Amino acid sequence: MDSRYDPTNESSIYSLWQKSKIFSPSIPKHPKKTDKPPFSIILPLPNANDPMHMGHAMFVIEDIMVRFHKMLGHPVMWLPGADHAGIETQFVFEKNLAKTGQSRFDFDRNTLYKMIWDFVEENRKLNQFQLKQLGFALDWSRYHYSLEPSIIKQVLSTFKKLHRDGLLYRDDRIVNYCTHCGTAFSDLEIDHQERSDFLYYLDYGPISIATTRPETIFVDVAVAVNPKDKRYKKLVGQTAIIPLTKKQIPIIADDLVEKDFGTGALKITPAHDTTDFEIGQKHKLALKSCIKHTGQMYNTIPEIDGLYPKQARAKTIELLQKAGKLIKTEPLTHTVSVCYRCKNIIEPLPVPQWYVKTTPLAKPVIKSVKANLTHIFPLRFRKVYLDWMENIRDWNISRQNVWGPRLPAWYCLDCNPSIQLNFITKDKKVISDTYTSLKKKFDFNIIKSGLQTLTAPINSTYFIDKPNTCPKCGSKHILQETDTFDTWFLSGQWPLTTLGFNVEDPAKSHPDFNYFYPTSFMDTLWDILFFWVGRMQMFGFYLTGHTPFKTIHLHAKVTDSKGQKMSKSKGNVINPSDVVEKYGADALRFALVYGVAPASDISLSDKKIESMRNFVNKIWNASRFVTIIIDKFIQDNPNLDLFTIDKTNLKPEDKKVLKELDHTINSVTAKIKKYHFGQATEVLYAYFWHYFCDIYIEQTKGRGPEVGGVLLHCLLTSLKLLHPFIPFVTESIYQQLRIKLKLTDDLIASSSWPKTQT
RNA sequence: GAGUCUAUAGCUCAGUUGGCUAGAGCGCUUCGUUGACAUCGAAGAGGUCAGAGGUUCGAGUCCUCUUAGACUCACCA
Repeated sequence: MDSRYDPTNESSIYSLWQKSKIFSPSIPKHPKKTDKPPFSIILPLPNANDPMHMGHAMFVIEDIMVRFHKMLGHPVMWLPGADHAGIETQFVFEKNLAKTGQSRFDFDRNTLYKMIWDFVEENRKLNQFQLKQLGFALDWSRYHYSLEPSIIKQVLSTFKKLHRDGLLYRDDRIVNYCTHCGTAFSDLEIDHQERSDFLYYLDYGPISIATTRPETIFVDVAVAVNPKDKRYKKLVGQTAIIPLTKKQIPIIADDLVEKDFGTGALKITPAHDTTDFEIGQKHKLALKSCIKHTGQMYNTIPEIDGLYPKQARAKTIELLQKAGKLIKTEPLTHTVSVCYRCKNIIEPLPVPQWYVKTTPLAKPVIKSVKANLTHIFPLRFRKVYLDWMENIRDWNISRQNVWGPRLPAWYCLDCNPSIQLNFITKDKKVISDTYTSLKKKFDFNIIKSGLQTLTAPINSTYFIDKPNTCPKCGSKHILQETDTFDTWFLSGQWPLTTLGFNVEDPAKSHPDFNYFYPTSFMDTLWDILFFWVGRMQMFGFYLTGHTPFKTIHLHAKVTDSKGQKMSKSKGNVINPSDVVEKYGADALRFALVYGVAPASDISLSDKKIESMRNFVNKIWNASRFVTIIIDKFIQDNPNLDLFTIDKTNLKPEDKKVLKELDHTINSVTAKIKKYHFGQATEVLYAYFWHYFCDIYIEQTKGRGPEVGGVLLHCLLTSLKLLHPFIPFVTESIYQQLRIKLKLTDDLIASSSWPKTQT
């Protein structure tokens, strides 16, 4: 053995595990009652386009659980995968595309889809390599990718089932629309930022209003006041006058208006504000937009049309000032919605979208969590989770991007001639108009092959199963919805689709599903608790009646040595692959767990990784010492029995080290079971280094062969206890001992978890 | 606006159901290298456990308030 542990052989250790197939269980044909139940985990699927970051290295917690349960004798299965990550991926792709001076509008959707597909395939393999590099005991025979046809098939079946069950609907309500990304977002995908803006007081004839968005006054449909506001009581029912256009609009009363804000009078612009939209619905006001999906203004006045909101605001204010209608301007700090992806301001726009009714889906989840049939750890997240589930809003599942499966809905253009179409001609011209106007100038096939997007008004008729000809009018001019699924609609079904659940006929589900579902454990960063974990549970109960996992375990984010979030702009990002190359995977793994409290931030630094690497090296050298000693004993005494400890012949220090070992076994086992991994590693670290090495080994120096048994026992037991945390070095040492001493277990990974002697 | 969390050694943090002289890693001081390891060993300095009050035989640990920070949720124009 070298005097240093060399982590560069880690990949050969990994292939030992893979060859042994201990992490790729086959399902017993005739299960016995005495069999231990399977322990299964679905890996939170990394984005296929993304190289790994430290967050992915946190899968180490799942790896610890898998390896621990394997050693306890359970069949274990940890299922890896990759997510196409709709918007995320398209965002990254478009950024690259922009470098070549192109944009998504230069391509029809089929071409664009193929380009993104190729882009993702290049990156997907890198991901798998990195997961292996960190030693994760994944079952690669069960790897899945979210765009596999069999997975998509089940996802579409779920869509159809939701439709059959009346849980699916289209609606025209105000959505969070990012004009930069060109798509709507769900409420969860919105960030809020505090901004310093201005509140403009405008003269609306008999009444004055205050607004932060003067550029939308052109599509105001009313002015609202609070019914309890004495100042304006007389004015309700009269008309206000929009400046610049001089259009007359009614003054109405509604509870939603705050008396104390601004002038107490609110201009109502249902198309561009959620509160206004609500008031508009109540009072049956018209919904007229002045911002296109591209972000440009229209339906205003010639000076403003075509501008973007920011410029439009400045121009409007200028015109208002000239007209003497701007009463005053005061600074205002308020929160605005921004796109979580590109950080541009979200425009609330009325766009037809597809929604899932979530209240009925949330009900069984709430029940299960409250009855503790789904455990949430740490407990404090339980309340947050329940709050969210209990106040859940309907889920907008449609996205206006290309990368992902399209919704399985088909429109007959002849039945719905007001459908808006965007397509690109062969000479690269983008055409945009309703079908009514387009059908006179263009052949249907040209539209179809160059199709970019279609927007179907809310009252359009559609078919959920693809018809060749329209059953109503016989037309062949049928197009599929161009909206794609929210990525989470697919990944929310991940535990079901990957295990082979059959939505249409559950009895025909794959045996994997029957054996491994519900899975045992789900660990993830708390930031996707609602995005992902919540949706998986809703789908799990909806489709199977059971939770997809018995335990939800949440960990925190990895920060730098100063407790700051890692980000590219700060330049404090530590790349897991770099760490592995420099210090070895075990050092990184231990650093991510050692001394970390459940769900508290994990502060990581080179210093910490280095000291963990030193620990790994200490283990290596202690093993080397024991090996040297034992070799010598065997040489002098070929019949030496190293595997039975003669308890009558022990010195006090031998008894002490064995007692401490038992103590460590109990403590580590208990702490892993309670998910206190940080403490488990501290106990191991302290025992192995500061007791076994610093004290006991020193005490044995100079003694004869009788200490061989105790030394070997303590070493082997420690290695086993350490294995779930640092699998490479422990397996590497074990393999050398196995050959030398003819140990019975082929791998430490498949050996039994230590038991106490007393 | 509502809610959650955090405040312990110079730095980053552990400290499960309250119980003996409050711990680790890094950093610092002094000494040490003849069966593994200098990626090492021994000894040591360093904390009014944010502040105030309370419960208790006993509180870093439970309760209340104050201060400072972090985060989540939310339709204030």
